[in-house]
Amino acid sequence: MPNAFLRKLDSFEPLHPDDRDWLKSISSRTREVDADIDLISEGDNPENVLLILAGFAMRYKVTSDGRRHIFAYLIPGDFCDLHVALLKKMDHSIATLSPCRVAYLSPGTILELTERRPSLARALWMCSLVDEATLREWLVNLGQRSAPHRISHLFCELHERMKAVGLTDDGSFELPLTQAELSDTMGLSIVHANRSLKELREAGLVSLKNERIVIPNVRRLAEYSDFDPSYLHLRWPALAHGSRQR
Amino acid sequence: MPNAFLRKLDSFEPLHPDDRDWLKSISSRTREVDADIDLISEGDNPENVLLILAGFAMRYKVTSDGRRHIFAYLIPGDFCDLHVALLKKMDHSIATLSPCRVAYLSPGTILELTERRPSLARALWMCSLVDEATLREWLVNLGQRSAPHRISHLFCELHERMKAVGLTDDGSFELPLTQAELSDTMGLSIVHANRSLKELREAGLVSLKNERIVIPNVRRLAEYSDFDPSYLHLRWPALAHGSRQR
DNA sequence: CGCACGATTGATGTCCCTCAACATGAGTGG
DNA sequence: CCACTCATGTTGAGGGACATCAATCGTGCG
Repeated sequence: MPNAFLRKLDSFEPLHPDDRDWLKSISSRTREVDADIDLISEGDNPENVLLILAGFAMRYKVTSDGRRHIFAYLIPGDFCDLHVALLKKMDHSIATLSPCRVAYLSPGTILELTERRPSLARALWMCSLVDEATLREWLVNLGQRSAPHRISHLFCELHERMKAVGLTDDGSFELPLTQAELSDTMGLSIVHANRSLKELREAGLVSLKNERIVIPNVRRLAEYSDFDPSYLHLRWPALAHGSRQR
Repeated sequence: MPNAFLRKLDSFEPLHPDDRDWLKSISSRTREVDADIDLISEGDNPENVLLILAGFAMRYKVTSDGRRHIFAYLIPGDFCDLHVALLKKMDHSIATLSPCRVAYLSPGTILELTERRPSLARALWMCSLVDEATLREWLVNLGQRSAPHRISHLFCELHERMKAVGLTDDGSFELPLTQAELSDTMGLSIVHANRSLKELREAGLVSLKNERIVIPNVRRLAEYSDFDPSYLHLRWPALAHGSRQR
């Protein structure tokens, strides 16, 4: 696989060949991790910066009454904790959802990067800006949309992001999520998530089977979801763009 | 006022005296802006980086069906769009909620800063990390908590942040929000936000009058809200810390 | 005064939750 | 090969949280 990470950075802005080479050279120390393993836990003071090379992971937090909330999905090419290098302590946890290949970068590598490769540093900063924009969009999603629209909006986003790293197959991609995870993401009960999925399925908008999602008509789903990919700041969004007004 | 911005950065990590002086020197170009004015609109390509020196502002977005969602409040010392300097287009809008004093920094200033003042640059990066952590916490808030708890959690956060910049008076501070704004923040209807406020008021937890909030017992409200300030990454949180388990 | 805006309250409906039962499929051990 | 378990998905019934519609009330302001 030609490195989803390179592909992702490239999809923001073309990378310098020098930077490409340098990036390839550093992805040395990698590890295979099983599904359902915490990569980083809340309260940790992480020593490495982690990069997902393959597989699916999530950021989450557990409230004091035991409710879990998932607020990000990490797909190949995503950093786990670029941002937290600066902070003393993780304020949330990260766990794998499927078996993953993970690169462990030393803080020194990141430091070197920020000092000697300004254009790359910009690209990385860009990554965290997009993460932030994504959080904002998720907030809108939770605050303003009904369950089925919420869920389908998530699917649109994941499709767009998976496509940017070359992991879609014509509206279909791996999605190793249980309905429990989906509901903890959407602030819904499992039961209601299930019923909403059923509604989407019966409307012919999405079907979900064997850890794989199929979207027969991506554009139709995007319209249904009021999905406008501009917050992802990709150079080539799969969708021209939604119908959001000013 | 001894510059809320300095105070904020200081509350993450003590500032270098040199950096303090430099910071004071740049807050030259400021402007007074009325309430309810868009500082930046979605789609803009902003030319300046804005810093709130006094007053209250918000980030928001409007969905295609006309629903507004607010996903951040900006208080003195907060950057509006540090982050978006890199992006081509704003993916959301920023508007004042009260009359504000705003500093306009040229992108050049920021560039100079990131190149010549690494420790300051770290402090600024820190600001965006905290913004991001705050978004995550808001997501948990919307996804997992009931209306009254949601609202009181917001109040706890604002109290903590206002305190960090010296704008609280013993559990009380300016809060120029209408119930409409509150409900657009919380993903609630105005009516329900009103009833939830009533509940909080009758429980003696908070009262809200004349654009000012009074929290008789901050610790009690924090317990009620399951509020743990650690996501704000302040050096001296007003609250020792909540009861969040691992 | 009369107007606009925000806050408040009542009545009614709906979205979503909880509890509970049952179905399905993968894995395990006999 | 079958009984068993466990995790996940699915469906029904009833209740609660929250939405919507509508009316009223206070207050600052031209």
